[in-house]
Amino acid sequence: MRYSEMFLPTVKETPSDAEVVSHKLMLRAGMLRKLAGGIYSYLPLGYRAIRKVENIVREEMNRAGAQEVFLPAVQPSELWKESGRWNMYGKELLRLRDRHNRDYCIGPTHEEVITALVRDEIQTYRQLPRNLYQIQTKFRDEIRPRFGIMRSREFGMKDAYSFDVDETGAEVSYRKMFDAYNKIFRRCGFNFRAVEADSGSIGGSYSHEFMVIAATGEDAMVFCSACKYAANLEKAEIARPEKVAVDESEFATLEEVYTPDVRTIEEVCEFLDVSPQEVIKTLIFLCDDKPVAALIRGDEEINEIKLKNCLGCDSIELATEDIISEVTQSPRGFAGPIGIKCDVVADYSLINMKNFVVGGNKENYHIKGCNTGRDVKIRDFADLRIMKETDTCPRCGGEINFARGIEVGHVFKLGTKYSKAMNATFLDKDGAEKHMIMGCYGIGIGRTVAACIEQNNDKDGIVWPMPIAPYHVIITPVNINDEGLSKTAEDIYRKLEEKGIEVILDDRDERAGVKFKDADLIGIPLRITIGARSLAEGKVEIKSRKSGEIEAVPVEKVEDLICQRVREELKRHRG
RNA sequence: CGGGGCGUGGCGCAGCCUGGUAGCGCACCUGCUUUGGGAGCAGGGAGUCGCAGGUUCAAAUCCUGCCGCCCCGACCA
Repeated sequence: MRYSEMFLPTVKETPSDAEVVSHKLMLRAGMLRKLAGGIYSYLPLGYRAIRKVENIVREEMNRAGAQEVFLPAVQPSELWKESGRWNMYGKELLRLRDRHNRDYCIGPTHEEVITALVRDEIQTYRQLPRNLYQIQTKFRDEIRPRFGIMRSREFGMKDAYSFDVDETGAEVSYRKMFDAYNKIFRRCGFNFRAVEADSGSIGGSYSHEFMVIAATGEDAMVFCSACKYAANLEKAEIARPEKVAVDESEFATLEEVYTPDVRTIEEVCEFLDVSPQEVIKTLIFLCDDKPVAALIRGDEEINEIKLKNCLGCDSIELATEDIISEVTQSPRGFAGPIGIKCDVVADYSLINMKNFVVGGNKENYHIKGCNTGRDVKIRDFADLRIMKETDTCPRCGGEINFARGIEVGHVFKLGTKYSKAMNATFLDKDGAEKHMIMGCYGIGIGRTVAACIEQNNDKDGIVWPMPIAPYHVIITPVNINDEGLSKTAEDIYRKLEEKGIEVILDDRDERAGVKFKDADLIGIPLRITIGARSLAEGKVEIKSRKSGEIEAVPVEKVEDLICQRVREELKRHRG
């Protein structure tokens, strides 16, 4: 493509509403423009990068035996009522009404549609397993879209769904997708990790997230330095500590202490001269509208996802002031487990604690000398806290590392959640009607491109890895008005295009500096610079965007060298 | 939804406090010079100052309401 004819509006100044580097660079490099909050237009350069990722995804999905379909974006509410998600999904689901007053939504995901399709078309085990996928625009009405296309409302996603006759088959399907995802993200050139994850509102039993390592990532994750354990922080398990035998004679007598206006753990510690490890925090949560008290050691934090899973509820939130006073008979700040009017669950951190301090359920009072077996009735002990740097690997006891990441892919085992709700059955070998076992597998396409930029940039702009680069090569004649330079440039351009190399010819009548800056900003991996000095010796220069290395090569060899370099790079990423 | 900030040519911003000719840089157009890391000079085009009310002789500026955007939080595959 000739630069002079391209729709490629690069800008020098960073638009003021961009926060993260990928967003800034996509705007500056003329890839992306915002239409409304969380809704973006892709310009040609951005869309080419998107298509590169899509095609890598497509190739690996096909290779893994999945077949591409294309499902509707607008979906009737009936399907969502069948699965139960019309009510469960909440405000993130963009709902609309047609002229006949029928309810629809714009698909935030496609479990309902695909399950409806498959249940009508598949009757026997002979037609299974199947894995169907699509690459399509989703809409999720995020409360707060941010970071450009990293978290937008409208976004492109590859979503795949597998259907199997039994658990063993579903395990194979899951494994195939897991392997395909590893290949996809390797080809994208990522430094990434697959981590164990919570399955969230999609539901199901088991899942992994694919995280691109980046300091700006929205997710925190942990991984073991010794074994293969890796998990999203919200999923990271903490092993149950050994219970040490207790000698009840060491139990102190309960003592109510007057603690005026002392509410937080810090205030309690200071007032009573104890450490946070000797104090219990009592947090009141509302779980599906039912109050529950969660106990945890004073220096630890509750992991709400773990609590939610432990209680098996759909929603969880910290209780409001009036709920607190209802169950504790006291204002906020003095909640304690003794005599509280709701269920009590406790984190493992309480297992070996004795003679601890708790709230008194009475304004301005705390209680010292509390012990679980004797004073408090606990429904369950469970792993409820957020992992810390001082924790060890739940599998091998090894040292745990923390990192941040961008979730670019997620694989789930869904089990029969949707096939049961929507009655997707098949007739098995033994003549019995059974529910299909499902899995679902997503990749955020736009987010993958953004993550790629997060990991590959420098002060001058984007540094594309070859497989995602919108173009492989840019040819920069230093002065387009010099006939010798422009003729050589045109010649090389034509030859490279013939060989299937994706190339930009910067034929603009601009100064060299402008062209160099733009070439760096848009991050094309290889640049061929054609200048008078080297051309006098029959040479042109090949510059690597990544290393900055410049190599002077004879004009007649440049074509072969470029083809070789491009192929090598693509092959290297394929692994 | 709570807290904070912002809306002025395409982009980045000043002007607002203290009401009175809309301004700067970049980008754009024309011409000349220049041509290996975002050139120089000269000339030029482009703005309902987010929207709607109100106060005033007079509103970008003061007041009220609304809308949009960004950040933090709650929330969330």
